[in-house]
Amino acid sequence: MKIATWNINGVKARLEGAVTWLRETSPDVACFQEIKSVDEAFPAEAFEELGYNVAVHGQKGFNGVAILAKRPFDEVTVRGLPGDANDSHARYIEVIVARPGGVVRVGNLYLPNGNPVGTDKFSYKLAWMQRLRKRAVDLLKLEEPFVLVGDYNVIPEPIDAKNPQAWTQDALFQPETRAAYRSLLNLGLTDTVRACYPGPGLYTFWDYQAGAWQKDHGIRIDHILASPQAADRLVAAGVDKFTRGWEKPSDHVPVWIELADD
DNA sequence: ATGGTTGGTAGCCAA
Repeated sequence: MKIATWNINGVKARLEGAVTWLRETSPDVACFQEIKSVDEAFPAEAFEELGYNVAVHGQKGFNGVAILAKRPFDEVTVRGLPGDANDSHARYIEVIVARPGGVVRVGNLYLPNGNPVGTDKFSYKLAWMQRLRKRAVDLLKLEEPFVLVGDYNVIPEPIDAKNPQAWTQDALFQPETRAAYRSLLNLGLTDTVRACYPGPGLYTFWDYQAGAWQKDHGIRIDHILASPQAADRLVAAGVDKFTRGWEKPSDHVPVWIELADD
């Protein structure tokens, strides 16, 4: 079973690219972030025509997440990250999807960017990461296969940036940000791409500005974290770098894993 | 090199 995540940076702007990517790579589950669309305007029909069931948690103008799954899911377990009733940002959706021999729970997240450091935006990012940790703690108690996928807006280690010194003032690479991400891993979650590719040079984001793509000035900030029961079934992981070279690309590229059937 | 580009929106804001 193939599970993929992609920050598409606007579903209206990326519909053609998203459909092409789905046709070419046919993931069983595809998680999108930054759809920048309200639920009613999300082009679900275009994805249903490809055989996907669709769940959306959107909002006007920015943020927004969606899950597409070829296999059925009974219901959307969670819309919006639990833990703060006053948080109006559409950044989390979670479903339980059928899997050969069982189920897998998929949490799709768009973690706050947090820039500039020292503002309420950075405080919001760190608080959001604490709430995500709480969600992971609750899910781990179930001792079931689950994955937390999406745009984490976290550069975990210096090897996850072409030029780490260029990010030292950025919210994505602050010590507090990296520590919060590490605390997620230390609960017992596996960074699946890191597990399959321990070395440097693998990136998921290249800024539109300053020729970042042409210079390979990339960072790895889109991640798939797996529970022990999911990590036990991990057979492959990868990054679909080729989409960044397309016409009208997203600044992020897809990340995926393959889980063995039971 | 304190720049540069894109998407959604109609506020320039968010990234």
